[in-house]
Amino acid sequence: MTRTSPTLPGCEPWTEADLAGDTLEVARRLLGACLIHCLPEGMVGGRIVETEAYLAGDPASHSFRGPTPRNHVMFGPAGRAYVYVSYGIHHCVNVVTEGPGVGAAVLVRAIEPRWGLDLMRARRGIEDARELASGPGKLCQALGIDLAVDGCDLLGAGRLLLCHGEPPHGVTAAPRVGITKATEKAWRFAETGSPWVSRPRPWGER
DNA sequence: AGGATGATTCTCT
DNA sequence: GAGAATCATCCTT
Repeated sequence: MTRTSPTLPGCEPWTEADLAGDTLEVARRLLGACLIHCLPEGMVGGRIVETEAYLAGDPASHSFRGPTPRNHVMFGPAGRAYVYVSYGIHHCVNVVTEGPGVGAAVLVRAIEPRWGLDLMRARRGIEDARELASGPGKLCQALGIDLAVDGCDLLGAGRLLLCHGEPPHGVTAAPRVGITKATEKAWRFAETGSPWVSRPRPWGER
């Protein structure tokens, strides 16, 4: 396979097969993985510490009512980025899972900043490292992710790269944030105790 | 064509 | 904890 993005030392890219399976399981396994955006200014990215699963047939998922111009990437092959605009101003990024024709993905809600901290600070207009990427909109702003990378390959062929990292020491599951349907499903996953997770923290602390 | 709706964030109290 | 900001997107109340 040819890669246009640099491979990180000790970081092996995820494969389509890694992501083609059950979305709930993939959402858990993505904790600890690294998401990197390779830009002309430099490399920006970090380690995923919080995810949410959005399944096929899930009333809370954008895919629920079938493909539209906005969500069609969700129905494509696993391993691409589904990016959408939230509240008109923010962007959110998902890892598409399962197979073509199935509308499923994992929302990346927070990362532990690892590379390009100063670029992230400049983009966010804030200094505190804990505020750089502790939320789906924040991390997209920090990483410079917008609709230009909607549908972008995450497995090595594009500017975005998803690679394996250090697994979490523990995982906390909780109801998803900000949705109004299927609120009883505990499909939000976070590395237990991580200070890089968005609020409200699923283990109670503020 | 127009109204309703957010997979959010920030700034207050 | 609550409310505002703000607009892309979707569906038609």
